[in-house]
Amino acid sequence: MNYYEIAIIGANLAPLTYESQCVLNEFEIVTIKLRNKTQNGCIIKAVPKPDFKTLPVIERLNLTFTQLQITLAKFISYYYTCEIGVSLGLFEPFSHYRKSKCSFIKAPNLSPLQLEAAKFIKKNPISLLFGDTGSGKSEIYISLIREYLNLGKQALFLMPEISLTPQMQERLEAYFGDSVGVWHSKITPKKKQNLLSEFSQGKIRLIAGARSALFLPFSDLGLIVVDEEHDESYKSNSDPYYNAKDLAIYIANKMGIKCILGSATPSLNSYAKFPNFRLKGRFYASQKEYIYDHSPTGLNELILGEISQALQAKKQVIIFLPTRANFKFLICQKCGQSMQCPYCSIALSLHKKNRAMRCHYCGFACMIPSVCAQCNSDMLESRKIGTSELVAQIKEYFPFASIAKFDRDEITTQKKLTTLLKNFNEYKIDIIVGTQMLSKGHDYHNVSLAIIMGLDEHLDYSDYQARSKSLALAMQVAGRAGRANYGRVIIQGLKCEFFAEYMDEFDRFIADEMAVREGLYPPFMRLLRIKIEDKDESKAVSKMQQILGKLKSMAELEIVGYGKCIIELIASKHRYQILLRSATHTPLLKASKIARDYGALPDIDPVNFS
DNA sequence: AGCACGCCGACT
DNA sequence: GTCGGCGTGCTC
Repeated sequence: MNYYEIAIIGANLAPLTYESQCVLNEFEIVTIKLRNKTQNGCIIKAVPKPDFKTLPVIERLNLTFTQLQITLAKFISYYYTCEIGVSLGLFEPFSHYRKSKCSFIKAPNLSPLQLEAAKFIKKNPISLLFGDTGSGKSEIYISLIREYLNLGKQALFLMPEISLTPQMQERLEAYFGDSVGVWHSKITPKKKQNLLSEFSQGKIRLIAGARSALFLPFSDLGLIVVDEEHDESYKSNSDPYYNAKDLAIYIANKMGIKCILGSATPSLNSYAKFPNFRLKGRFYASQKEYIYDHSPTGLNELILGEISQALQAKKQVIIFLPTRANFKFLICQKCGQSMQCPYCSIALSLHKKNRAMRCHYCGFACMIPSVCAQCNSDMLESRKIGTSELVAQIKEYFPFASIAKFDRDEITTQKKLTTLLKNFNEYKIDIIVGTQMLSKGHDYHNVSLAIIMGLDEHLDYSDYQARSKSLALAMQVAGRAGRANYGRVIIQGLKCEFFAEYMDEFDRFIADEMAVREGLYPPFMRLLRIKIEDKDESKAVSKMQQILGKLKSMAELEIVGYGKCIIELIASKHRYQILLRSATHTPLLKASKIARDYGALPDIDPVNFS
């Protein structure tokens, strides 16, 4: 009889020992019984006969994980301190792969500077392509992808949110046709099956996808492109809190895969760690003028005047506002209380559309009250304008303009997204009002005016990346204007001086920000955030205290702070946290494991501090 | 005493 | 993650 340690795929369990008549291969996938239920398991290693009774392996599936997948899964389990069963659960297993070859004739024409960039990328195993919006990064990616595909290799093109960027997909398909497969976690089961089958047949050899595309069964991966590498969406928002960009870098290093990180507003981390090629200037010759409007969020004479001029010139306008609904607050003018979610420490947003107050965290909804729940006063006032209200207000001023809203409430399906983009590019829409969605890589050809509102609050977030995120966001939105030959950008806010200082000067921002972060934050120091959540507040507090007790004596570990999270309550769970800092990873790994022992959630290299 | 519920630890 | 054992507390 043979004995094997088997990781139960998807289970938060250490590998368990089973017996088998046959000799099994490392990493092959089998079915076993756990608590009398059939589950998939992955053979980790052969072990001697244990001193407890073992159950037999039920069936050998004709599936395995690839070397790359195993390497990554082990790294995730090590670096993010989760069980191997959990990290393996992220991956799509491998059935077989037929290597296919076909050459792609069509290649983009590169400018001398683009050629130089491509040469630089070829020379360095991992490099940062620091290229302004519109400077032609895509052609460089495509040119390199083509080279790898023509060598018979597979390529992976990672994007923050593929579903939001149909244009990039179209572009890749224009060059690589049916060899492109689009992957994200919300793909329908049918499409997923088709893609996996074509992928294993070698028909699909370029995957364009969101962070989870890294977990597909690549067997001959030659190139990974991480587009918009500064984007936070590469970071998982549930345990394990992996960062697909960092995983791409790790696997590229480990397995000799070429890796390109691309951004117009790169992360300080990538800038510090990798050689970069600076691609300046715009591919489309255009002028841009910045107007800084030092006033609170909302429409005013300046903005209305600019919109009016743009519309008269038959140009289009985009307006960025990072707030959904009509208003973010409903405040009682008598007692000052804003209406709160009963399950979260979050103000309820006012949605006029279905006459509801809604919590954007847990989904709780109720009717719009007519009196204050605290003091019964009827002097309720809406505060902090959102996209819906802004659309309504603009309609009042420009009744003949066609105005569209572009946010999570409005764009609920892929179809709605493509329809909106199509209508906008066909000039059926004059003005788009939207949230972050708007800043993603869409090409708007006729936009002459971009208005950026409501970023003051972003700058205030107690987050070491508040400045870089805000500036990157503003630059991304600004980059959407002026693919037409002339663009105006209005940045509104009481802190617009910050943007005035750095807009279109990201190089200088990086230099200044490095000085701010030195000795405190990445790329100089590493962070670990431990989250403690419990429905019983006293339990959360005591767990936090116990963890702190264990951490206090640890060497080379600084306890930056601890206490309630900024959002104290979400979905009836009380939230506490500990923030730790270290120059090296090892102390943070130890701390992370201690957190796990108490059922807390360790978030290594956190990007979110709420 | 009998049963529902929720907590917590074990799962090979 | 999820199942089941066990303690608590409510009801008959």
